[in-house]
Amino acid sequence: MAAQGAAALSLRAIARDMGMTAPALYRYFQSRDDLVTALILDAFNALADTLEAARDTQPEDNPAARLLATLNAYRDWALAHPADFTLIFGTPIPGYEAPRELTIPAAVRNYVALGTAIAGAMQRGVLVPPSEYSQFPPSIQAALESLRVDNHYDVPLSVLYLTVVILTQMHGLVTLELFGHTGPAVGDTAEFYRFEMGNMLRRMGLQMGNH
Amino acid sequence: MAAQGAAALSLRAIARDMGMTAPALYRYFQSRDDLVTALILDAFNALADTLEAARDTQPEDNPAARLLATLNAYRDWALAHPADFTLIFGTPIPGYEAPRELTIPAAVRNYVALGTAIAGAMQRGVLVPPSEYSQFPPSIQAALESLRVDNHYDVPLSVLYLTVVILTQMHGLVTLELFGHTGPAVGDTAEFYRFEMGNMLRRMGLQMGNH
DNA sequence: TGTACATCAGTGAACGCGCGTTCACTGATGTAC
DNA sequence: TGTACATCAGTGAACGCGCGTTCACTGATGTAC
Repeated sequence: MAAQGAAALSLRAIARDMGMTAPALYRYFQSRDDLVTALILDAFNALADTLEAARDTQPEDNPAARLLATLNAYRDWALAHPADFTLIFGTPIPGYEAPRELTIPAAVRNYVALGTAIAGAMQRGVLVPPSEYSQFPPSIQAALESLRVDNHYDVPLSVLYLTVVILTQMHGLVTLELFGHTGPAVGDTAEFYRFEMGNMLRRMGLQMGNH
Repeated sequence: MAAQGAAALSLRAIARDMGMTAPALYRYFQSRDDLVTALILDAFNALADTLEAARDTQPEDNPAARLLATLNAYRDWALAHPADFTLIFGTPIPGYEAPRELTIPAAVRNYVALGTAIAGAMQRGVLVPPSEYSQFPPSIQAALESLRVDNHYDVPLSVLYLTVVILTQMHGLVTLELFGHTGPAVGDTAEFYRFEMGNMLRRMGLQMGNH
């Protein structure tokens, strides 16, 4: 039920993709917007599943490897599922408003997937973030607190904040690459990602001893 | 000639916006794709103009302020011109292929606008980047070298690399915010941007004394 | 086992709409004498 | 100054297309007796 291939998001195109006729979809979705919502939820969940699986590929006693595996999986998934990535992180669909009560929990799963890896690394003393990450502005603190409570995600606020920051930086590299802006500049985008994610984690206080 | 407002990029919509009828545009552009190309070039150039202007608002002897002004201008411009930002950095338009020989120089102007601020800060010893930014992978070095040569942008490779990295991180924050992903998490997106850009520059080796 | 009927996934035709594009045209402005 | 003509920015009608959506339908599958 994933709209693979490029993009061209349209009810008719999706029906075609599935070997059906457009009206047939109305047996399963009330409208195009309902279809879109379902696809968005699927995409968020598929990404979260992928991140979790990649993270858990690595043993608990190697938290740096778990972190790196999670970051790499993000890019790999985006490149492998450009339509899904675009659907959730690309230009908003004009006239479509996502139902937040459904999309936010699905999106939060991705924060949790990465946050778990970060928390593990911090607990084992492999990740020692700079001091600014325990003293960030109160307005942000409040928002993260309610995010944590609303989603029953029991984790220190500093971990949550660090998660958002790392996700954001990682996302910058991936969107720019997927939408064709990184290639012309740095050439080897895979190497650039690998190298910069390493740099970022090191700047964030990751100790990289045992590889 | 800017398609303000939300998005809904279509030749007819643009004509409507300009108080004209759709066929009238064919006197100025051969096809919709030509129109789109012109809008993309305008957007890249407008952004570059904005970055340069913001940077040059600050005196040469305060390179940290020049850097921060440039970074802030990027976000401000994106929020003020969401349609233009989306046009150049959002989901690629299906079926449209931008003519690189035109778009790349326009895009490079933005690298140069930021790169100039970075180079200035480094020359004055206010920005002392970590060692990994003078020793990055050879495949990337080669691509940056040809970017530098093709665009007659005479600057050390390490400055160019640092520019790409900072642009990428900055872009991650801005796209996620503009497309609605940051707000639900951190609440105060303006404060988040301000705080994180400061953190990033400090991690990159910026000395912030005279604020 | 065989007939009668209900269920329901999916079809095909049709609708109104906005799109990109073409084409013959209108009508204002500028130039020639 | 006045008439005749050329130029050219913009119009309005029309085209074929893909879209989301509706509706009456078909035909396979399952249940009742």
